[in-house]
Amino acid sequence: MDFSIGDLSRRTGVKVPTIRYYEKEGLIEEPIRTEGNQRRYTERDLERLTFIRHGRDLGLPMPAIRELLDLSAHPDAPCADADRIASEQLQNIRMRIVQLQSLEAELTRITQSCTGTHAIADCNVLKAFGDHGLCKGEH
Amino acid sequence: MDFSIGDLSRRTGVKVPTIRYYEKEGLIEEPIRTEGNQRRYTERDLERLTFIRHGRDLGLPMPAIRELLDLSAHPDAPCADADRIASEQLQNIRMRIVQLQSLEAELTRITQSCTGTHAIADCNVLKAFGDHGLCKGEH
DNA sequence: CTTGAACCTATAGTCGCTATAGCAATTACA
DNA sequence: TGTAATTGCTATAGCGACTATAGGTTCAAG
Repeated sequence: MDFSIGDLSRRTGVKVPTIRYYEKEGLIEEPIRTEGNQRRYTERDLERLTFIRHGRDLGLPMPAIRELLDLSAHPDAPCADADRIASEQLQNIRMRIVQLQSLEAELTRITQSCTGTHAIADCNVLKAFGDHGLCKGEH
Repeated sequence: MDFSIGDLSRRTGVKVPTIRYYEKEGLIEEPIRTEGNQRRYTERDLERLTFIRHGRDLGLPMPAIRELLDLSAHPDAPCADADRIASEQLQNIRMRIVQLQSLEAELTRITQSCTGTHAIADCNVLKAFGDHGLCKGEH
């Protein structure tokens, strides 16, 4: 029915001390405790923590995750707020996708021109990172 | 001919304290000093720091950058290792793109079904990341 | 009922920076 | 050449997001 912090950790891939840290930070609810003061979690907690884990893996900043959690936590709230949050986050996500795609293109180009048989001296991987021309003109 | 830490900072986009931090960590060489004990850098230092900067921008983890710097210090070694590092990174990025797109789809759905006047019925934000199948199989 | 694994709190440490304080060197301009 | 403003120096502290450790308690399998 419910499960321990160790079970939750195994099922989400989030380490035990990190789960306790998230609780302290208010990212997840304080769960019920056993007689002996140990935490016991539900499927709801599992879902929430899985979301946090995946969001972090994807490189979402912590505040974005907080907002998205808030959004999903109030499905009956007036829609205007939720809509604004969703829209803002949507913009972030799309920007992130575009960035990652340009990076993907760059790395693809680099690895394709590298057969693995020549010497480092002529390696495009290293040259690519040294070349300002490949920047998006930010500096 | 040579230039100050501030110049180096401006030309690479790496902040001054970060440059000193990299030096302490052995990521860049200790440069020569003026009579008055100020650091003076060369084009070689600029190149190396630019490389580090771009690697970080591309989301490479610090150990990967160290590895690449080591590789480039041995220009006669085969290129395969550098290629491997880039390929690993590429896989990672492709996975991230797929997952972000699933969240994008969900957020789009939310904002579209929302006119601002009613409540959000079935919010699937949490479920957007619910699919463990897309993970690297680590958990 | 025992014993070992898993849990508890509290605190300190890690990484990759970033900020601050207090002082010295350099540079620009009058 | 004098003198401010700017930039540099070291050392130390702080931050975010964890991660590890110590010292003790509870749980559950045999």
